[in-house]
Amino acid sequence: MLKKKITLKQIARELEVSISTVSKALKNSEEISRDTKEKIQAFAKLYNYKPNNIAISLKNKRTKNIGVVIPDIVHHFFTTVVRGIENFANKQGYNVIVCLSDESFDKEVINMEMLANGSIDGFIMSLSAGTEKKSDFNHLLEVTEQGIPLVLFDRVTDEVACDKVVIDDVLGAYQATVKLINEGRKRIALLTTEDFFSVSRNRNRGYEKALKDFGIRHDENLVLKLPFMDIDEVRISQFLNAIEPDAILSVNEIFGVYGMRVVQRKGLKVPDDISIIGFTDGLLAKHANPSITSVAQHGQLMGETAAKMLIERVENEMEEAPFRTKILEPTLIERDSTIN
Amino acid sequence: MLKKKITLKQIARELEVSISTVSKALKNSEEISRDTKEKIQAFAKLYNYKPNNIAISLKNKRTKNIGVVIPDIVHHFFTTVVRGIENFANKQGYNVIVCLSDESFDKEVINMEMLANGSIDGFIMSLSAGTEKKSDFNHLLEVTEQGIPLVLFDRVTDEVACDKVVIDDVLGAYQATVKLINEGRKRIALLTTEDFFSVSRNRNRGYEKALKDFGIRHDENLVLKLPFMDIDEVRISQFLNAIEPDAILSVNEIFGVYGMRVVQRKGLKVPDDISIIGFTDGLLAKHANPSITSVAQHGQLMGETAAKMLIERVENEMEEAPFRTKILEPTLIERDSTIN
DNA sequence: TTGTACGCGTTATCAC
DNA sequence: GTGATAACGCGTACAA
Repeated sequence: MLKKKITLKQIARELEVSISTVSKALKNSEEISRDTKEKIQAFAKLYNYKPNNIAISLKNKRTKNIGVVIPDIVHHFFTTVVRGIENFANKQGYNVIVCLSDESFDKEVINMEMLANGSIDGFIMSLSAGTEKKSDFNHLLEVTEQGIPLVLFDRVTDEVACDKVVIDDVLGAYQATVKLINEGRKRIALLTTEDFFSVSRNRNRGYEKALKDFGIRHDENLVLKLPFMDIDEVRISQFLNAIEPDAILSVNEIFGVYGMRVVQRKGLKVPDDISIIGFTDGLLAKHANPSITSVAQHGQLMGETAAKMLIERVENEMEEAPFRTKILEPTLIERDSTIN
Repeated sequence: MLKKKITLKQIARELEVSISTVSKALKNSEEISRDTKEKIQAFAKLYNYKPNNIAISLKNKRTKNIGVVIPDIVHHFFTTVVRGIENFANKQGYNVIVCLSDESFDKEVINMEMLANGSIDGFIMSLSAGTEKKSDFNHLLEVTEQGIPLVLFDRVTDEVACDKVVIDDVLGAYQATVKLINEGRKRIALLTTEDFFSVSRNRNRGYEKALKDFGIRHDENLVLKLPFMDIDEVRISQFLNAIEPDAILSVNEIFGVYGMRVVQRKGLKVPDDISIIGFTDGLLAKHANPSITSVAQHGQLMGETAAKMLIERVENEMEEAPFRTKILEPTLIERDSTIN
């Protein structure tokens, strides 16, 4: 009962015409007579003929596939970006091949090499922690040197010339910090990660800038730099107990949630006694109790933008055009962990 | 400065040998002399030759791509499944093309058609809400009739003969309900969705079976069937206020979280006054306050299992082999929303 | 109006 | 040992 896909050749044989006649007839070419066209088209429809994507890719040197390499997919932010990419790309007839680097430099390299051998027309990616730490971008350079378009988002680097999409992390942290300062907070703790992350560096800068602009001394003791993504509740707890802040700014969602839990256990009221703001407007912040004021990174928009930039490059052969960096504006979503 | 990928033909021309000699040399064929092999291999290495995936796909009629069609990716469960698929598939040298049906029947059909024209070796998918509601599976049947392997997971249907991976939803709900009964709960509310979801139907059955087995009358008033995924806080609130349950079982994570919030607002203590268990062991359950006891669906394992089943079919031409349905055991993760 | 021939990049078979 | 040829499926310039 197996109805394998039919090919041009088979149609040609059945109908006793040449392959090219079939090909032309199916494209409704003027060259072919009404009769033959109708006959061929009817037959093709009957057998549900569809051109083979692979053959077309080989011929056109275009796969209509986009390679997306991200550190992790069990992560709300990346997930929304993927959705944005998928959304836009699909409308343009592109498929999305997702590869996970798992925050590992090696996996990132392997994945890119797999895809770079003809499987995709271009890359959209966000650097793995391993890559940022190692600061080795040769795999990216190789790809761009081969003429494969590349768009970096969120976790980017200056060392690779390509299109980029980021949010203004400095501004996001600045606005969040200002919000806390305007509430009258003086001891604003910063929960952040080690410095090798470009985004954390920028968020730290925004925090410092706000303090400076408002004449608040920047106290290094109020800053906790945690090892990457490792939720060390004990350290957060000790830190917060030691410094007794009246506000917490967290560079991600999870540190913020844990921070809030720690201070709540101490009996502090949020936001009466202490305010909390976190980056990444995800589910946790939204559904925490109280819900947490967050800096939205607009992942979906970022994904759509990246896909748009990439497809433009792919389709317009704009190898000459200068590289662009789109900077998206963060938005402070005010919820119940700060005072309105 | 563009270093385009080099092809066999170009190497052949440079080295003034034939294409087939190059091909054989690079495969270390015994036919070729040491000298030529070394020369060719050195040259290929220098220019970083890698075979073109598309050409190989065309020749082998194998793409080494797996198509994954899921309703939504901003959803912890699906996300973990994708990770599991990716994980296993990558190790076997497969790439994963992710398409989102967005819970829509039409998009599901379009996506499958796109991929079915040669882009992938097989499908892994979970039915969209639209498809379950419409109960139209022709697009799946077409694919299987073409001989393209298909593995369904989680949201499956009996109407399509193919490999499947599910968790034992009946058992999961049964165990959760028993847990609540053993705590002494009598009025166990069930927050569920409309019946067209296969998983919800099964979970409802498990709930009813437990009640029956333990001699508790099944009171329809304790069951709230909410329209699909639509978080109607007001309805949940009215419902819970009206029936005053001493326990809540929710078929997903989000209803559970909202349910907990509602009863907490009423001043009830969780788990002293009321216990809560939800399906899907996601971030929300884990980080809620108190953390919510959950039925883990083992998404990652499900993804790995599905990928394994699919790749077996693809590689072993086991068109004859009977279809299998793997049933995974759910696990009750006990947390602080129930009494230990 | 229809068909032939070639090319996309690779591999496998067979001839020399 | 090496190379020519055909094949995978399609599209198209060119020939008939």
